[in-house]
Amino acid sequence: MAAEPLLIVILGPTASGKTNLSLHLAKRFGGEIVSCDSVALYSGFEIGTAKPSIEERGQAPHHLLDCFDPTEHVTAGEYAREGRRVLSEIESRGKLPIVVGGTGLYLRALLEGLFPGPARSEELRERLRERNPGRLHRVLRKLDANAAANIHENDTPKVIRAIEVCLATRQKMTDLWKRGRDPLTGFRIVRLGLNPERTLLYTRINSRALKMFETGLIEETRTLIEKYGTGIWPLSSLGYKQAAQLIRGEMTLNEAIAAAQQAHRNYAKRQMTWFRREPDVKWIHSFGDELKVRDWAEDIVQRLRAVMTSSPFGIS
RNA sequence: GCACAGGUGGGUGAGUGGUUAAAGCCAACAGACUGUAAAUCUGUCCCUCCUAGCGAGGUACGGAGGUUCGAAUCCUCCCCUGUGCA
Repeated sequence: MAAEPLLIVILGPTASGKTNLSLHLAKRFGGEIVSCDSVALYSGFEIGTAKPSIEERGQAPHHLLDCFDPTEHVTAGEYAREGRRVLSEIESRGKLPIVVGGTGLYLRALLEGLFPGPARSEELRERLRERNPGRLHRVLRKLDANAAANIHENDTPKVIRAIEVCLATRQKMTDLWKRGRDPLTGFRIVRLGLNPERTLLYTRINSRALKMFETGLIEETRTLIEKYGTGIWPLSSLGYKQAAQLIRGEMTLNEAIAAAQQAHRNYAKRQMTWFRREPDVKWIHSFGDELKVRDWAEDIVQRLRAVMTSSPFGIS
Protein backbone atom coordinates (compact mmCIF):
# COMPACT_ATOMS: atom_id res chain seq x y z
CA MET A 1 0.00 0.00 0.00
CA ALA A 2 1.58 3.24 -1.09
CA ALA A 3 1.58 5.86 1.61
CA GLU A 4 -0.11 8.81 0.04
CA PRO A 5 -0.21 12.08 1.89
CA LEU A 6 -3.27 12.56 4.02
CA LEU A 7 -6.10 14.89 3.02
CA ILE A 8 -8.59 15.69 5.71
CA VAL A 9 -12.08 16.74 4.65
CA ILE A 10 -14.46 18.18 7.19
CA LEU A 11 -18.04 18.32 6.04
CA GLY A 12 -21.42 19.06 7.57
CA PRO A 13 -24.27 21.55 7.51
CA THR A 14 -23.94 25.24 8.30
CA ALA A 15 -23.27 26.06 11.92
CA SER A 16 -22.14 22.53 12.74
CA GLY A 17 -18.74 23.78 13.84
CA LYS A 18 -16.62 22.93 10.81
CA THR A 19 -14.48 26.04 11.08
CA ASN A 20 -13.77 25.46 14.71
CA LEU A 21 -12.73 21.87 14.21
CA SER A 22 -10.60 22.71 11.19
CA LEU A 23 -8.72 25.33 13.16
CA HIS A 24 -8.11 22.91 15.94
CA LEU A 25 -6.74 20.25 13.64
CA ALA A 26 -4.68 22.73 11.69
CA LYS A 27 -2.96 23.97 14.83
CA ARG A 28 -2.48 20.51 16.18
CA PHE A 29 -1.00 19.00 13.04
CA GLY A 30 0.46 21.94 11.19
CA GLY A 31 -2.32 22.01 8.62
CA GLU A 32 -3.54 24.46 6.05
CA ILE A 33 -7.21 25.07 5.53
CA VAL A 34 -8.90 24.96 2.14
CA SER A 35 -12.38 26.40 2.22
CA CYS A 36 -15.05 24.76 0.09
CA ASP A 37 -17.80 27.31 0.20
CA SER A 38 -19.40 28.88 -2.83
CA VAL A 39 -19.99 32.26 -1.20
CA ALA A 40 -17.02 32.64 1.13
CA LEU A 41 -14.98 32.57 -2.06
CA TYR A 42 -15.90 36.18 -2.67
CA SER A 43 -14.28 39.16 -1.04
CA GLY A 44 -16.46 41.52 0.95
CA PHE A 45 -18.82 38.79 2.09
CA GLU A 46 -17.74 38.37 5.68
CA ILE A 47 -20.49 38.43 8.26
CA GLY A 48 -23.14 36.62 6.28
CA THR A 49 -20.82 33.77 5.36
CA ALA A 50 -19.53 33.30 8.90
CA LYS A 51 -16.01 33.41 7.57
CA PRO A 52 -13.31 32.75 10.09
CA SER A 53 -12.24 36.03 11.70
CA ILE A 54 -8.93 37.70 10.97
CA GLU A 55 -7.45 36.30 14.17
CA GLU A 56 -8.68 32.86 13.32
CA ARG A 57 -7.20 33.13 9.89
CA GLY A 58 -3.95 34.07 11.57
CA GLN A 59 -3.88 30.77 13.40
CA ALA A 60 -3.39 28.76 10.23
CA PRO A 61 -3.03 29.46 6.52
CA HIS A 62 -6.39 29.69 4.76
CA HIS A 63 -7.07 29.18 1.08
CA LEU A 64 -9.92 29.85 -1.33
CA LEU A 65 -11.44 32.31 1.01
CA ASP A 66 -11.93 35.88 -0.04
CA CYS A 67 -10.11 35.29 -3.28
CA PHE A 68 -12.55 36.31 -6.00
CA ASP A 69 -14.21 39.56 -6.83
CA PRO A 70 -17.98 39.21 -6.40
CA THR A 71 -18.53 40.35 -9.97
CA GLU A 72 -16.74 37.24 -11.20
CA HIS A 73 -18.69 34.11 -11.86
CA VAL A 74 -16.99 31.21 -10.17
CA THR A 75 -18.30 27.77 -11.03
CA ALA A 76 -17.77 24.29 -9.66
CA GLY A 77 -15.22 23.61 -12.39
CA GLU A 78 -13.15 26.66 -11.59
CA TYR A 79 -13.37 25.92 -7.92
CA ALA A 80 -12.09 22.39 -8.48
CA ARG A 81 -9.15 23.62 -10.54
CA GLU A 82 -8.20 26.22 -7.97
CA GLY A 83 -8.65 23.77 -5.16
CA ARG A 84 -6.40 21.18 -6.74
CA ARG A 85 -3.75 23.75 -7.40
CA VAL A 86 -3.84 24.82 -3.77
CA LEU A 87 -3.79 21.23 -2.53
CA SER A 88 -0.66 20.40 -4.49
CA GLU A 89 1.02 23.51 -3.15
CA ILE A 90 0.22 22.51 0.39
CA GLU A 91 1.49 19.06 -0.28
CA SER A 92 4.74 20.38 -1.65
CA ARG A 93 5.17 22.32 1.56
CA GLY A 94 4.70 19.12 3.48
CA LYS A 95 1.70 20.44 5.33
CA LEU A 96 -1.56 18.70 6.11
CA PRO A 97 -4.37 19.94 3.85
CA ILE A 98 -7.75 20.28 5.53
CA VAL A 99 -10.69 20.88 3.22
CA VAL A 100 -13.67 22.44 4.96
CA GLY A 101 -16.75 21.82 2.91
CA GLY A 102 -20.25 23.15 3.05
CA THR A 103 -20.93 23.23 -0.67
CA GLY A 104 -21.62 19.67 -1.73
CA LEU A 105 -21.23 20.12 -5.46
CA TYR A 106 -17.92 21.93 -5.12
CA LEU A 107 -16.62 19.28 -2.79
CA ARG A 108 -17.57 16.56 -5.21
CA ALA A 109 -16.02 18.49 -8.09
CA LEU A 110 -12.82 18.86 -6.11
CA LEU A 111 -12.56 15.28 -4.91
CA GLU A 112 -14.20 13.27 -7.65
CA GLY A 113 -14.09 15.69 -10.52
CA LEU A 114 -16.65 16.61 -13.12
CA PHE A 115 -17.33 14.96 -16.44
CA PRO A 116 -15.34 16.33 -19.38
CA GLY A 117 -17.93 18.86 -20.42
CA PRO A 118 -17.83 22.38 -21.80
CA ALA A 119 -18.02 25.52 -19.70
CA ARG A 120 -21.25 27.45 -19.72
CA SER A 121 -22.20 29.65 -22.63
CA GLU A 122 -24.11 32.79 -21.75
CA GLU A 123 -25.41 33.57 -25.24
CA LEU A 124 -26.92 30.17 -25.67
CA ARG A 125 -28.48 30.33 -22.24
CA GLU A 126 -30.03 33.70 -22.96
CA ARG A 127 -31.84 32.23 -25.93
CA LEU A 128 -32.93 29.09 -24.11
CA ARG A 129 -34.28 30.92 -21.11
CA GLU A 130 -36.94 32.52 -23.26
CA ARG A 131 -38.58 29.19 -23.93
CA ASN A 132 -40.99 27.73 -21.45
CA PRO A 133 -40.03 24.68 -19.37
CA GLY A 134 -42.15 22.23 -21.33
CA ARG A 135 -40.60 23.20 -24.65
CA LEU A 136 -37.10 23.10 -23.22
CA HIS A 137 -37.64 19.66 -21.89
CA ARG A 138 -38.92 18.49 -25.26
CA VAL A 139 -35.80 19.90 -26.90
CA LEU A 140 -33.67 17.95 -24.48
CA ARG A 141 -35.65 14.80 -25.10
CA LYS A 142 -34.64 14.97 -28.74
CA LEU A 143 -31.01 15.69 -27.98
CA ASP A 144 -30.53 13.24 -25.12
CA ALA A 145 -33.47 11.13 -24.04
CA ASN A 146 -31.66 9.65 -21.06
CA ALA A 147 -30.78 13.04 -19.68
CA ALA A 148 -34.36 14.16 -20.19
CA ALA A 149 -35.60 11.15 -18.26
CA ASN A 150 -33.37 12.05 -15.34
CA ILE A 151 -34.04 15.75 -15.15
CA HIS A 152 -37.46 17.00 -14.19
CA GLU A 153 -39.15 19.32 -16.64
CA ASN A 154 -39.43 22.07 -14.05
CA ASP A 155 -35.79 22.04 -13.16
CA THR A 156 -34.94 24.60 -15.79
CA PRO A 157 -31.31 25.27 -14.82
CA LYS A 158 -30.41 21.62 -15.16
CA VAL A 159 -32.39 21.19 -18.37
CA ILE A 160 -30.57 24.17 -19.83
CA ARG A 161 -27.17 22.86 -18.83
CA ALA A 162 -27.93 19.52 -20.44
CA ILE A 163 -29.02 21.18 -23.69
CA GLU A 164 -25.98 23.39 -23.58
CA VAL A 165 -23.68 20.41 -23.24
CA CYS A 166 -25.33 18.54 -26.10
CA LEU A 167 -25.24 21.52 -28.42
CA ALA A 168 -21.70 22.55 -27.60
CA THR A 169 -20.20 19.10 -27.92
CA ARG A 170 -22.57 17.64 -30.52
CA GLN A 171 -22.81 14.63 -28.25
CA LYS A 172 -25.29 13.39 -25.71
CA MET A 173 -24.50 14.56 -22.23
CA THR A 174 -25.16 11.12 -20.82
CA ASP A 175 -22.62 9.70 -23.28
CA LEU A 176 -20.06 12.16 -22.01
CA TRP A 177 -20.89 11.08 -18.47
CA LYS A 178 -19.90 7.56 -19.40
CA ARG A 179 -16.35 8.73 -19.86
CA GLY A 180 -16.28 9.23 -16.13
CA ARG A 181 -14.96 11.99 -13.95
CA ASP A 182 -11.43 13.05 -13.24
CA PRO A 183 -10.97 12.30 -9.57
CA LEU A 184 -8.35 13.89 -7.41
CA THR A 185 -5.41 11.54 -7.04
CA GLY A 186 -2.33 11.41 -4.91
CA PHE A 187 -4.04 11.76 -1.55
CA ARG A 188 -5.40 9.48 1.08
CA ILE A 189 -8.73 11.20 1.65
CA VAL A 190 -10.37 11.03 5.05
CA ARG A 191 -13.83 12.50 5.42
CA LEU A 192 -15.01 13.60 8.83
CA GLY A 193 -18.71 14.38 8.96
CA LEU A 194 -20.37 16.58 11.52
CA ASN A 195 -24.03 15.82 12.00
CA PRO A 196 -25.34 17.32 15.24
CA GLU A 197 -28.88 16.58 16.33
CA ARG A 198 -31.29 18.59 14.22
CA THR A 199 -33.07 20.55 16.92
CA LEU A 200 -29.77 21.56 18.47
CA LEU A 201 -28.44 22.55 15.08
CA TYR A 202 -31.51 24.65 14.36
CA THR A 203 -31.17 26.43 17.67
CA ARG A 204 -27.60 27.26 16.85
CA ILE A 205 -28.51 28.39 13.35
CA ASN A 206 -31.18 30.71 14.71
CA SER A 207 -28.91 32.42 17.16
CA ARG A 208 -26.10 32.69 14.66
CA ALA A 209 -28.34 34.26 12.03
CA LEU A 210 -29.65 36.72 14.60
CA LYS A 211 -26.11 37.57 15.58
CA MET A 212 -25.22 38.28 11.96
CA PHE A 213 -27.86 41.00 11.90
CA GLU A 214 -26.71 42.34 15.24
CA THR A 215 -23.11 42.53 14.19
CA GLY A 216 -23.45 44.38 10.94
CA LEU A 217 -24.89 42.21 8.21
CA ILE A 218 -27.15 45.02 7.07
CA GLU A 219 -24.28 47.49 6.83
CA GLU A 220 -22.15 44.96 5.03
CA THR A 221 -24.95 44.30 2.57
CA ARG A 222 -25.48 48.02 2.03
CA THR A 223 -21.79 48.48 1.28
CA LEU A 224 -21.82 45.60 -1.17
CA ILE A 225 -24.87 46.98 -2.94
CA GLU A 226 -23.29 50.41 -3.22
CA LYS A 227 -20.12 48.91 -4.60
CA TYR A 228 -21.48 46.32 -7.00
CA GLY A 229 -25.17 46.97 -7.46
CA THR A 230 -27.84 44.42 -6.68
CA GLY A 231 -27.20 42.17 -9.64
CA ILE A 232 -24.32 40.04 -8.38
CA TRP A 233 -25.09 36.47 -7.51
CA PRO A 234 -23.76 36.19 -3.94
CA LEU A 235 -26.09 39.00 -2.87
CA SER A 236 -28.97 36.61 -3.38
CA SER A 237 -27.54 34.09 -0.96
CA LEU A 238 -28.66 33.29 2.56
CA GLY A 239 -28.86 36.29 4.82
CA TYR A 240 -27.75 38.78 2.18
CA LYS A 241 -30.97 38.29 0.32
CA GLN A 242 -33.01 39.08 3.41
CA ALA A 243 -30.79 42.00 4.41
CA ALA A 244 -31.22 43.42 0.92
CA GLN A 245 -34.98 43.06 1.17
CA LEU A 246 -34.87 44.90 4.48
CA ILE A 247 -32.83 47.69 2.92
CA ARG A 248 -35.32 47.97 0.09
CA GLY A 249 -38.10 48.27 2.67
CA GLU A 250 -39.78 45.04 1.69
CA MET A 251 -39.44 43.61 5.17
CA THR A 252 -39.16 44.70 8.74
CA LEU A 253 -36.09 43.86 10.76
CA ASN A 254 -37.83 41.05 12.58
CA GLU A 255 -39.23 39.63 9.39
CA ALA A 256 -35.82 39.70 7.75
CA ILE A 257 -34.22 37.94 10.69
CA ALA A 258 -36.92 35.28 10.78
CA ALA A 259 -36.64 34.74 7.03
CA ALA A 260 -32.86 34.46 7.20
CA GLN A 261 -33.08 31.95 10.02
CA GLN A 262 -35.59 29.92 8.07
CA ALA A 263 -33.43 29.99 4.94
CA HIS A 264 -30.41 28.78 6.88
CA ARG A 265 -32.39 25.96 8.44
CA ASN A 266 -33.70 24.84 5.06
CA TYR A 267 -30.20 25.00 3.67
CA ALA A 268 -28.77 22.89 6.46
CA LYS A 269 -31.34 20.24 5.71
CA ARG A 270 -30.50 20.21 2.01
CA GLN A 271 -26.82 19.99 2.82
CA MET A 272 -27.45 16.91 4.89
CA THR A 273 -29.37 15.16 2.14
CA TRP A 274 -26.36 15.77 -0.08
CA PHE A 275 -23.73 14.74 2.44
CA ARG A 276 -25.51 11.57 3.45
CA ARG A 277 -24.65 10.26 0.01
CA GLU A 278 -21.01 11.20 0.27
CA PRO A 279 -18.88 8.04 0.32
CA ASP A 280 -16.71 6.90 3.22
CA VAL A 281 -17.63 9.55 5.72
CA LYS A 282 -16.76 9.00 9.36
CA TRP A 283 -19.76 10.58 11.02
CA ILE A 284 -20.07 12.01 14.49
CA HIS A 285 -23.34 13.35 15.86
CA SER A 286 -22.05 16.46 17.54
CA PHE A 287 -20.71 19.94 16.89
CA GLY A 288 -17.15 20.49 15.78
CA ASP A 289 -16.29 22.64 18.75
CA GLU A 290 -17.06 19.99 21.32
CA LEU A 291 -14.14 18.50 23.15
CA LYS A 292 -15.05 14.94 22.42
CA VAL A 293 -15.26 15.71 18.72
CA ARG A 294 -11.84 17.30 18.74
CA ASP A 295 -10.41 14.29 20.49
CA TRP A 296 -12.16 11.96 18.11
CA ALA A 297 -10.85 13.79 15.05
CA GLU A 298 -7.39 14.21 16.48
CA ASP A 299 -7.26 10.54 17.22
CA ILE A 300 -8.20 9.58 13.69
CA VAL A 301 -5.61 11.85 12.14
CA GLN A 302 -2.92 10.76 14.53
CA ARG A 303 -3.50 7.11 13.91
CA LEU A 304 -3.42 7.51 10.15
CA ARG A 305 -0.22 9.49 10.38
CA ALA A 306 1.38 6.82 12.48
CA VAL A 307 0.49 4.21 9.88
CA MET A 308 1.96 6.36 7.14
CA THR A 309 5.26 7.16 8.78
CA SER A 310 5.78 3.57 9.77
CA SER A 311 5.53 2.51 6.14
CA PRO A 312 8.91 1.90 4.50
CA PHE A 313 7.82 4.04 1.55
CA GLY A 314 6.31 6.74 3.68
CA ILE A 315 7.13 10.35 3.18
CA SER A 316 7.99 12.13 6.36
C1' G B 1 -74.28 46.28 26.30
C1' C B 2 -75.29 47.26 20.95
C1' A B 3 -73.43 47.04 15.70
C1' C B 4 -70.46 45.04 12.16
C1' A B 5 -66.41 41.49 10.77
C1' G B 6 -64.64 36.82 11.71
C1' G B 7 -63.49 31.69 13.91
C1' U B 8 -61.28 26.12 8.24
C1' G B 9 -56.14 20.77 8.54
C1' G B 10 -48.98 22.33 12.18
C1' G B 11 -49.28 27.90 10.25
C1' U B 12 -51.40 31.18 6.60
C1' G B 13 -55.51 31.26 3.53
C1' A B 14 -59.27 29.72 -0.55
C1' G B 15 -63.77 27.53 -0.59
C1' U B 16 -70.39 30.12 0.54
C1' G B 17 -75.56 23.42 -0.37
C1' G B 18 -73.28 18.07 -3.83
C1' U B 19 -67.12 15.16 -8.67
C1' U B 20 -64.27 18.62 -1.12
C1' A B 21 -60.11 14.84 3.08
C1' A B 22 -61.20 20.41 1.68
C1' A B 23 -57.13 24.94 -3.62
C1' G B 24 -52.65 27.72 -3.17
C1' C B 25 -48.61 29.15 -0.16
C1' C B 26 -45.43 28.11 4.14
C1' A B 27 -43.44 24.83 7.69
C1' A B 28 -42.18 19.70 8.56
C1' C B 29 -40.26 15.06 6.61
C1' A B 30 -37.87 12.30 2.61
C1' G B 31 -35.32 12.61 -2.04
C1' A B 32 -32.59 14.44 -6.56
C1' C B 33 -28.35 17.07 -7.90
C1' U B 34 -21.80 15.77 -13.13
C1' G B 35 -19.41 24.16 -14.42
C1' U B 36 -25.36 29.57 -11.53
C1' A B 37 -25.44 24.85 -6.15
C1' A B 38 -26.12 29.50 0.16
C1' A B 39 -28.89 27.70 -6.53
C1' U B 40 -32.71 24.63 -8.69
C1' C B 41 -36.14 20.80 -8.55
C1' U B 42 -39.27 16.29 -6.90
C1' G B 43 -42.33 13.39 -3.54
C1' U B 44 -45.09 12.85 1.15
C1' C B 45 -47.82 15.62 4.38
C1' C B 46 -55.75 13.61 9.38
C1' C B 47 -56.03 8.32 11.25
C1' U B 48 -56.62 3.00 10.39
C1' C B 49 -56.83 -1.24 7.15
C1' C B 50 -55.60 -4.03 2.90
C1' U B 51 -55.39 -7.23 -2.78
C1' A B 52 -51.41 -0.82 -1.86
C1' G B 53 -55.32 1.70 -5.53
C1' C B 54 -57.76 7.84 -9.49
C1' G B 55 -58.79 1.34 -3.03
C1' A B 56 -62.03 0.56 1.81
C1' G B 57 -63.53 2.61 6.34
C1' G B 58 -63.30 6.31 10.19
C1' U B 59 -62.79 11.21 11.91
C1' A B 60 -62.52 16.79 10.41
C1' C B 61 -63.99 23.22 8.88
C1' G B 62 -65.17 27.06 17.29
C1' G B 63 -69.46 24.09 20.31
C1' A B 64 -74.50 22.11 20.54
C1' G B 65 -78.80 21.42 17.98
C1' G B 66 -81.80 21.98 13.38
C1' U B 67 -83.24 22.31 7.88
C1' U B 68 -81.99 19.02 3.70
C1' C B 69 -81.55 13.01 -0.10
C1' G B 70 -76.87 15.80 0.92
C1' A B 71 -73.86 21.27 5.03
C1' A B 72 -67.33 23.94 6.03
C1' U B 73 -71.21 26.30 3.24
C1' C B 74 -78.40 27.67 5.22
C1' C B 75 -81.16 28.47 10.35
C1' U B 76 -81.15 28.81 16.00
C1' C B 77 -78.65 29.23 20.52
C1' C B 78 -73.96 29.29 23.00
C1' C B 79 -68.48 30.20 23.34
C1' C B 80 -64.27 32.94 21.67
C1' U B 81 -61.43 37.00 18.59
C1' G B 82 -60.99 41.82 16.09
C1' U B 83 -63.02 46.63 14.93
C1' G B 84 -66.61 50.55 15.64
C1' C B 85 -70.40 52.76 18.84
C1' A B 86 -71.73 53.20 23.78
